[in-house]
Amino acid sequence: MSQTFRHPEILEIARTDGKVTVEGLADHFGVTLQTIRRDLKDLADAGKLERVHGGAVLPSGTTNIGYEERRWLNQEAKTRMAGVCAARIPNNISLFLNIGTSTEAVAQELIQHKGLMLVTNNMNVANILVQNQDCQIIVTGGHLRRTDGGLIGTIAENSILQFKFDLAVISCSALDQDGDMLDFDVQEVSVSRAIIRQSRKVFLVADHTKFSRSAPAKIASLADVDVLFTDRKLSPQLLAACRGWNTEVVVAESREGI
Amino acid sequence: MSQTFRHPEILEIARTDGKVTVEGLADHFGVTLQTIRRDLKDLADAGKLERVHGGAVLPSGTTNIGYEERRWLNQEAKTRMAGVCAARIPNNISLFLNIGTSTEAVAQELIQHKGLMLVTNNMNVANILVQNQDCQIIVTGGHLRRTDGGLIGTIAENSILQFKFDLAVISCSALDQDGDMLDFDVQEVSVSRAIIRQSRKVFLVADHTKFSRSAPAKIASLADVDVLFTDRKLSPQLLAACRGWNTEVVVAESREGI
DNA sequence: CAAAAATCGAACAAAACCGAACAAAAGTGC
DNA sequence: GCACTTTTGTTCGGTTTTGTTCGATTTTTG
Repeated sequence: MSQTFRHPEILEIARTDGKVTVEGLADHFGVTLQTIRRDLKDLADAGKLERVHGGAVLPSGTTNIGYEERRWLNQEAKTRMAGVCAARIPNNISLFLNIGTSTEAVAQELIQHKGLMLVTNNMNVANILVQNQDCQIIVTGGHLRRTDGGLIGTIAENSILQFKFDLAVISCSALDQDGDMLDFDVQEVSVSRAIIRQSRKVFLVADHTKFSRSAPAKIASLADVDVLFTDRKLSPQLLAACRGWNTEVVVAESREGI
Repeated sequence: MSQTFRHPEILEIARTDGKVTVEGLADHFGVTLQTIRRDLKDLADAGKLERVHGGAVLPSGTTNIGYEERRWLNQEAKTRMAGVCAARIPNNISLFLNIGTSTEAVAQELIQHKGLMLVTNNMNVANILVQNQDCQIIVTGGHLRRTDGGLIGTIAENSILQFKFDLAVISCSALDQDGDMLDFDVQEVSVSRAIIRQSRKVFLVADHTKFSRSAPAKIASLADVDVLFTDRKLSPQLLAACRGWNTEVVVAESREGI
């Protein structure tokens, strides 16, 4: 019966009931009031709950999160990568986040960041970071792709060219053994290239499933990326290549029992 | 400035009922009248409610009315107007929908339309019409305004200037007796002007509450509008003026018992 | 217009709740 | 099994919230 056990369940209860009480939770888990207080403090510090006298409630402005949150449930790998990546993103910078569920996971982890000037061509990212009050959000224009909420095409590309970013966090559909980033949609490729061109620093977030896939259009090479965040060890030859390109590789490994 | 379980729920009740009473809340929560008074004082100090004798109401200073609250205000009338308006929108055209709860209601009624090429600077409209598979959606860029999902600023304005629309459906914050369309936000005004300039035909959707409000910035005159959709009869002088401007007025009257 | 009723806010005591500190228990790695 | 870290339980002083009373103010009623 450890902390990590209770936290997800507390959030679950908070989401269904809208609130939780210290006493109710202590009774439910069979632990002391003080233990629950510690749990709630942790969750409040992480921004997941808002502490009130006698318990906690969902953070204000968080009513429709249930669905979006569920989207990340059981996606430990992505959340873990996103967490590590977000920890490397400083406050008070101009930041681009592009299309992809991995970047959306990063957005989720950026809710507590301060002073971000965020530009995105991903409607979901914009919707997620609306929760972060201290974050200016700019949406690029573009054709809306229904499947993933991405904004693409020349409209998107042109509006990106009007900016210069301190950092871009991007993802891709596939990543081959030569270290090339690939995508399915040619329209998205030119958008991604524009992003890389306009950014002083580039983070790529790609979980291991990308390595076993292929896609027709080449975006760029890992040589153009500053840091690669992934969830499993790279093959020795790719790792060596990254070293040659001066591309840092960060592996967010899964812990044992998970 | 404390935080309690009751605050979110009080706001919830206030939003659905439009008002709350001290006694009703005390009964609902099983606490003393004085406790509720303290709660209402806190919420009033925070600007969330407006205190009145015996209870509290939603702040009617117009600017303070939150988006979510406004969304459900006068909803029946809005849906009715939207239905009448949507019936006048043909299939297979290029269409612009701007910011505003009324235009969102129109978007809701356009889900069955065919062959639309929709451009919008309203994230909510885009999210709604994702349901319409036979509709190409283009989102203008811009600064995201958290309060209502609007995209504004020069980025939005410039991207609008790249299009030409068969029809624009717009709304405004207020409408005075001279037939001038007004808005609170100057940034939004220039966007609205750009829309009117780029459109072959303009529909304005404005319920009767707009007539009893005022706002600082002038968008344009009803003379620039082709059809005005509203929910109550206009004053005789304004109606006469509209006739002079060749502006058609469509009143979606409420049925009896409402 | 004035009296009656209801509502309000201030003050104070009681109750509930909080966090800190330290000890006990449960895991962890060797 | 043994040192070590992490988590939980217990106690206690301090803080926040709540209930109660009471005089002042507002609204309603006659």
